[in-house]
Amino acid sequence: MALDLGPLDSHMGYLLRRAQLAVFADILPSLAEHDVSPADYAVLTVIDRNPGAGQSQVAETLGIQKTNFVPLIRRMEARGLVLRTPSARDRRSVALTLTDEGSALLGRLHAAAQAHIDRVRGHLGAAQYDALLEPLQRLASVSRPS
Amino acid sequence: MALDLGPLDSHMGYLLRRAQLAVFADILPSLAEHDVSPADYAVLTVIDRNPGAGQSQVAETLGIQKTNFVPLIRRMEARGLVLRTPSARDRRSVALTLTDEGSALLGRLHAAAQAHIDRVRGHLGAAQYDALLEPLQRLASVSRPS
DNA sequence: GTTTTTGGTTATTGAGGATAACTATTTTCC
DNA sequence: GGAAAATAGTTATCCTCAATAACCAAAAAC
Repeated sequence: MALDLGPLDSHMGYLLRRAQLAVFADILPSLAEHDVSPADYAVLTVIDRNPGAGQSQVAETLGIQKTNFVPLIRRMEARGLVLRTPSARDRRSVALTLTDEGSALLGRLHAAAQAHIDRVRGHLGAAQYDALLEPLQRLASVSRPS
Repeated sequence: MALDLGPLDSHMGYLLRRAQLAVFADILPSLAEHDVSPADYAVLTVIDRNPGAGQSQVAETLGIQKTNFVPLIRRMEARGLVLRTPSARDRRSVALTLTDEGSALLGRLHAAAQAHIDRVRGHLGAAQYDALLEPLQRLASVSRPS
C-alpha cells in the first residue's frame, strides 16, 4: 500500500513534518475539548510565566506575527481568560496577564498536556525522548542568523 | 527580549514545530527558485521512485488527502512535469510518471536539497543529525493505530 | 524639535488542509 | 448473475494560518 519514499525517508525536513503532525494529532483532541488550539495553549503558558509582558513580546517569543496575534489575544480576552491592561509607563503597549479563569483553565490544559507527553514518552521510551529535546532546540536555530 | 517559555521549552510538540519551521525556512528559497513547494518536491520524489503508481497511492503515502491532491497534480501536469495516463487494467485510476522534464527538474531539486541537508547537518553535527532520524520516524507513528 | 522607531490595529490576501456530495468503475458476496 | 459495497478520482466549498500593506499614537533618538 505505502510506496517507496526514496530519499525522503531520511530527509530531516520531511521527518520533522510527519512527526510534528503526528504529535499534534495526539494532543489536539484534548485541547479541543477546552476549545483551545496549540497556539492558544502556548500563549497562555507564556503569559503565565511572564505576567505583564506586552503583546508584541509574547507574539515574538512564540514566532507569531503581531498582526496575526491581535485576533487571537482578543478572542482570549473576550473569553475572560486574559486581561489586557494599558501599560502605565508606555501608553502604547498593553500588559497581558491571566485572569483567575485563565489560570484555572491553564491548569487543566497542563494536566491534559502531561497525559499527552506521557503517551509520547511511552511510545518512544523515556531515554530516547529526553535525548531528542536538545537537538530539536538546536535545529530551531538553523537558518536564523545566530 | 525573549520571554520565558516555561514548560514549552521541553515540550516535544512545540520543539518539533519550531524545528520544522526553521528547517523548512532553510530549504524553502531553494525550492521556490524552481517554483516548487515542499509538497511538490515530495510528490515528484515519490513518483520517481514508484513510476506508474496511482494518484491516491501517492497522495496517501505522503499524507495528502486525495481531494487536495487533485489541483496539485494537475498543476504539475500542466507544467509538463508529470504524465497522467489512464490505467489499462483499472479504468478508474490514472498512472503517474515523470516526464523527462520532470526528471530533469527533480535532479536539480535533489541537488538543492543536498546542499540544504549539508547545512543542517553542519549546524547539528553529523552524528547528532543521524541519531535523530530513527526516533523521528518512530514519532511519526504516535497516535496512529500501530 | 524633527525624525525614526516601536506597540498595536485594520483590512486583505493566499496557501493548506478538511468536508460533503457526486460519477464511474471495480470488487464482494449471496 | 446481480445487488450492494468499496475504490479512484473529481468538484465545490469552507476554515484556519500566515503574510503584506498601510495606518495611528506614543516613545526614543539625534
